[in-house]
Amino acid sequence: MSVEFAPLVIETAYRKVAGAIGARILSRALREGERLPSETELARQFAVNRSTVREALRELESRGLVQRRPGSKLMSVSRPHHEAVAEGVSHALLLHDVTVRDVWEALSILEPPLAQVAARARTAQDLKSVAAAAAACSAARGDNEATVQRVAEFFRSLGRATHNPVLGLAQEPLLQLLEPSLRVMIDKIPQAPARIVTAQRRLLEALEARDGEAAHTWMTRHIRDFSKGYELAGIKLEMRVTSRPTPLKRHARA
Amino acid sequence: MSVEFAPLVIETAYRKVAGAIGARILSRALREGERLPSETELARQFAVNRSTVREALRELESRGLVQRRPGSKLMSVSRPHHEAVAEGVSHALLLHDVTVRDVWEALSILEPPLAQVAARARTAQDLKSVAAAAAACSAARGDNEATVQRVAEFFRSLGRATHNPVLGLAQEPLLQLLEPSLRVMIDKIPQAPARIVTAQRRLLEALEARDGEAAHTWMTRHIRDFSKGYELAGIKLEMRVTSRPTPLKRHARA
DNA sequence: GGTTACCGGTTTGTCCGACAATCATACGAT
DNA sequence: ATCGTATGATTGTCGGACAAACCGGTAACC
Repeated sequence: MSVEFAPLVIETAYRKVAGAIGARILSRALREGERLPSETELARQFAVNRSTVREALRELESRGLVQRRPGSKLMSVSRPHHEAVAEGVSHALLLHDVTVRDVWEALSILEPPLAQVAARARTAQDLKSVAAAAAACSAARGDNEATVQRVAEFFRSLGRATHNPVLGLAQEPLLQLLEPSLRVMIDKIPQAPARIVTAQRRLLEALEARDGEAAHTWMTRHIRDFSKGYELAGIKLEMRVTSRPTPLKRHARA
Repeated sequence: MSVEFAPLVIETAYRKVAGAIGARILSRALREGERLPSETELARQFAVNRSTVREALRELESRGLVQRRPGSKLMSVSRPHHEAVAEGVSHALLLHDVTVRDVWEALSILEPPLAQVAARARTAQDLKSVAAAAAACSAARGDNEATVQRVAEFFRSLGRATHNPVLGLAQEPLLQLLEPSLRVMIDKIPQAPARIVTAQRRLLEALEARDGEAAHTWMTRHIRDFSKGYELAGIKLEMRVTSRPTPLKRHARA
């Protein structure tokens, strides 16, 4: 018999409550959009104090499992939004001293096959959406800040066109981490936006033709261009990615 | 002038507190391991009630930005652990109706280049770690549950060998989502473990020789094998990934 | 001297009760 | 039908309370 004892885990009440509600959501016993009982009612059911319930709700809220629908008081079950989840990933990576090279390397691995899949799987609707994103990016010429945003939006539309949530979500943190260095690059290199727009046009054509190979090829060049851009802009690849000054918008909606 | 008004965002106090502390952590004003003031002290500084501070802490805690070091009461700043972050991603994907095909497709995109990078970037220490993981997997023959765990561990060790946190973290949710279907496959197909062990040996050899091409090739076959395994095991690719019955271990440590 | 026991101060987890502001809804007035 | 109002439910925040656990130090004991 072992003399060693396993360190015993003491689960606090608010954690148990969060776990109980979370499990119901993940098992789909509580479906999306369904409204949770009031805090007082939950407190009654779990036989704990309302403060305890509230702490549990904060945890679920930050995991994106529950949400308050705008203009409503009761919490309702929600599927975590991509950007919110990705923000958590981005923050984690930031704190893990990710370098520009790391992000670029991941992009160069992920994006070409992603474009390839998108070319194969895209619907007519997707094509329109990607075209719109490309047009918006092209129209933002001159406004560097807008350009940065719309470059990311173009990638996102491509991600949606794959119809694979895994790919879309895998890409999102990369886009968030790319943003700061992309901003610097676009600020310093006047011809960068033109090159980006060109690449987007090629990619769009490949998508239109459902030509996966072409999409892969052009995306590869597109991403390689970024690394050239870094060089020209004097961005050291070994530099740590910095947190973007743009604060997180929460509770935002259209 | 626009007649439209933007929906005004009302930021609650606990959110502001969480934001303030979180920003300090992300900006590295608070460094890893540093201990936060007590709840009472924080309440004094922010001039809010302790309950409010606690709700804020629950949010930061669930984002992995603060943590209680075992045997200590005060919260200390921490970098979110990979597995915890990935768990959030997995849950999000689960709720977004991810199919086995989606996960497999992402694996087939990510893993071969990841193996390639690992072959190039691995250190002697990494090699030992990967070899150990492969040996452990091989030694688990017969115990299907252990095999599943160790297959994932092998991939993780490979991810660490890339020395790119982005890749390691990108892969983690895939491994978590792969687990249930892998378990079924290994249970149903007796020869699966042998094939996996073989692939791992080839990959290990490629890593040893620093042969990126070979690593890429073998990983491609390895992943393709999974899809064959699904077919043999009668796992429909369009099936939704199910949440694993194994509950999340929290607060665990060695 | 090293181990053990005890003690006071801190901090957390949880509870109770309270109140203003907001939301939902129904009802009545115009 | 639109608007204003009364009413009840719910949240956000507050104040205070207390047991349990932890921390550091001091006294007791072998």
